[in-house]
Amino acid sequence: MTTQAPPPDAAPAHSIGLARLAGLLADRTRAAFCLALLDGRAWTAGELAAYARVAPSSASEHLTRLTEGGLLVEHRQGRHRYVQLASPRVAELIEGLTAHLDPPAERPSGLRAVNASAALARGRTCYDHLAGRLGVAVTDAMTGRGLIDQDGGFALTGAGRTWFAEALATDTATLRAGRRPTARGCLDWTERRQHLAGVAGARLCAGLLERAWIRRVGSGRAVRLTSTGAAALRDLLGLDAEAAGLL
Amino acid sequence: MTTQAPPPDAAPAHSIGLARLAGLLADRTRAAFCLALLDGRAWTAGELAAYARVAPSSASEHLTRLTEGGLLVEHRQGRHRYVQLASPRVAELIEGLTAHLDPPAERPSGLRAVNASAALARGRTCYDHLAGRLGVAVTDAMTGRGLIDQDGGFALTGAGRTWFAEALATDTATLRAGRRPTARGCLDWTERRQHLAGVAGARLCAGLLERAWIRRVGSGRAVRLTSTGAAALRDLLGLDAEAAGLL
DNA sequence: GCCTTGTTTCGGGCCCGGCCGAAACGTGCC
DNA sequence: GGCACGTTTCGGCCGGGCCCGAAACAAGGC
Repeated sequence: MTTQAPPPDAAPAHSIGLARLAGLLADRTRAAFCLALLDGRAWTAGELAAYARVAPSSASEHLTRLTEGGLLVEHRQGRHRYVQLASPRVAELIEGLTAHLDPPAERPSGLRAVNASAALARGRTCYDHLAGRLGVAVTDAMTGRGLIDQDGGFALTGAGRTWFAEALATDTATLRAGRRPTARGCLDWTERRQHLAGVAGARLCAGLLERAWIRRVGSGRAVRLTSTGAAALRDLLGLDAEAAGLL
Repeated sequence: MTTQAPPPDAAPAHSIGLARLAGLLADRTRAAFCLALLDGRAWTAGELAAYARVAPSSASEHLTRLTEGGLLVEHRQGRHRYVQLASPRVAELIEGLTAHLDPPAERPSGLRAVNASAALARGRTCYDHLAGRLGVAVTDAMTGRGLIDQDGGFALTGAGRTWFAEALATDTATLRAGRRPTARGCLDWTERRQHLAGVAGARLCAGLLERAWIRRVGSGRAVRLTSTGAAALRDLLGLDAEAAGLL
């Protein structure tokens, strides 16, 4: 007899599920796939293979595992196999894990790499919302204006809801659609600060793209604030884009 | 040339870290250890070995991997090796993963198992805060009284902060200690609903235990509401413990 | 001192799962 | 039809990791 009380069916069925889920991400190549797919777009199998530098055959097998595991959904079109993250929940799952990686240490080498990573640090999308200095600066500005409460947790305030209605012409009723939280903090791995995620974060990002206040740069996930966007953010949030290093 | 822009150092160093972190949980035995340790207490190596039904030697190796990976901390005392989760952050990490497991399906067999799992479903601790029907009911009552905002995210309101000061004699200044969020929603895997976690959740649980409003039952993580506790919750939150099936 | 008990280290066996290349399949283009 | 290209399946190789048992270490208890 031990001092502990081991339940009759000691190892719970739960542990098997947890191990299997973790196992999906417990491989360098699959992890790279998921991180790449965090940009929210659909990639083809070949693109992912090239990105992770593995043979197409290897990539194919990994993708079937990830889709069967429920992390990815696929969509065949012609001779292409497009895959993307199955849902915002999956994106949150992966974000949540990466937030627990100790050091943001990572020093790029080579001029193109430096430029690319500087652009990413300035602003980028994180699945369907904004991240990087841009995402954090907007979140901070909204917090400063009382639109977001970061003091007692992370939530959109009443004022924040009306701001969405007025500034972005959002139907506020749809801000709480389904089970997905209206607002959520997402830890930024370059800034180590929270930025706005959840339904509101997605709306904000979509709204800015729609109005061409931000624009995707290159083919990746980096985004750049446009000059009209900078003016709009100064107007709506009192955000000084230049001082925040967003230009 | 592909249509995608693969960065020169294609597979980011990040993916290695993610894979390694996930790998720590990608084993049935280690997953079982972590789930057991979610009760927040320190277990000895032997207890965990018996719990997961593996040889002590296997358990030992798993524990060194988990501690070296930063998920566990150990504390040697005499000939015992006590381990526990390294921090609330780790508990959140594991909770976050388990929240993504599809079905809560799990049907216990045997009378003792049924009793045990019924007690767990009624009320239990989840690392350092309350979960089960008890945790969800308290959270709902607090939400109904405007102490918690679950509408725009998950946050403790101003009224909630004063409630902590008055009802639990908490120093509200310490409610935002360090980087840990004041309030956080934690998805309950029996109820599939959010309950209060974060610093406030820990304070609440500690406060109730201190006042003997709840009491640990058995040696596990199950807790039971006492009769004075039921009266107190009716007083402070208007919560009808009997109607909520907490007795 | 000896014995018990909790833990660790080591060796060995086994199997899973990663990778690749070659070949087959399907689709779209010409 | 024929060709090119993206993808998948299969076989084979190989390394890593999970398990155990036996033996070696502590740390108490006597």
